[in-house]
Amino acid sequence: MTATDTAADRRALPHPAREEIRLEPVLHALSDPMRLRIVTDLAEAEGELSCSHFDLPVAKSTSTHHFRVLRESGVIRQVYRGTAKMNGLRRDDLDALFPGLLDALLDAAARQAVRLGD
Amino acid sequence: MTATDTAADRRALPHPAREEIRLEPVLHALSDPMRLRIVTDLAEAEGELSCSHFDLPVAKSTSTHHFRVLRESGVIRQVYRGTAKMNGLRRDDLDALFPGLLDALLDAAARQAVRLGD
DNA sequence: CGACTCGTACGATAACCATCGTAGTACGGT
DNA sequence: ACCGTACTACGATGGTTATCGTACGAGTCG
Repeated sequence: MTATDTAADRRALPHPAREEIRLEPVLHALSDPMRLRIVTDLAEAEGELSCSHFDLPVAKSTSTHHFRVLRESGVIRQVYRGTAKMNGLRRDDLDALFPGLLDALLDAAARQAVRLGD
Repeated sequence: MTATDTAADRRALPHPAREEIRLEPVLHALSDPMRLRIVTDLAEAEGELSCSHFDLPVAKSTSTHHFRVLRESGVIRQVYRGTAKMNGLRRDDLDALFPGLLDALLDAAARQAVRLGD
């Protein structure tokens, strides 16, 4: 370890590189209501949110699972900051790979929420 | 049955109405490589294609299963025409519900195919 | 009618997945 | 050193799914 290493670096989480992101896993990740909600919240926040910010109606261990699916598919980026784990949308990578897709998906999710009266 | 009934009418298949189509099942349907391929082929054809037109590397019964998932999620419309079953993208319905989504998805699939050298 | 093509239905199977509870680790503050 | 918070790892479980093979039904053409 070098002098620039931080505690957070040593706990780094595996992410797919931009060019490793594939469409099918991304769609699969977003096809779960819980995960789609995480992503829409994240898009609305326009920044990083801690896992505990989300009040999901599932057990904590299930929540961990959903965040991992999103990370491993390349939809979000996760970093440790102290005890918190921060989550951010990989907007730049997704927009570069699939232009317009993320916006269309977020718009679709928002329209559906309106349609269903939420 | 009335005088306007045809043989095809009597073998009608259940489809979700436009307003019953939900985003999550659509994304789930498209998250399978086999089904995504069916949809991109269908979009390229700009019309209806019979099931047998697709030369999928799976058993016939598996193929039937994938077409049903696409139909029940609202992505495609299926009608019988004689012995053949024709498949068409529900472009109008999807565009009305989720503007830009289908195009973004098809573009994403095409870009990924190029990226992977297919 | 008989043969053929196209697609379905059904049962089986193996893999996957969402969920949980429990036990544990890492960090920050007292 | 100790406690509390935040999150994870693991094992279990029940539900869903992708796949197959075989047997069948519906339509077309000879």
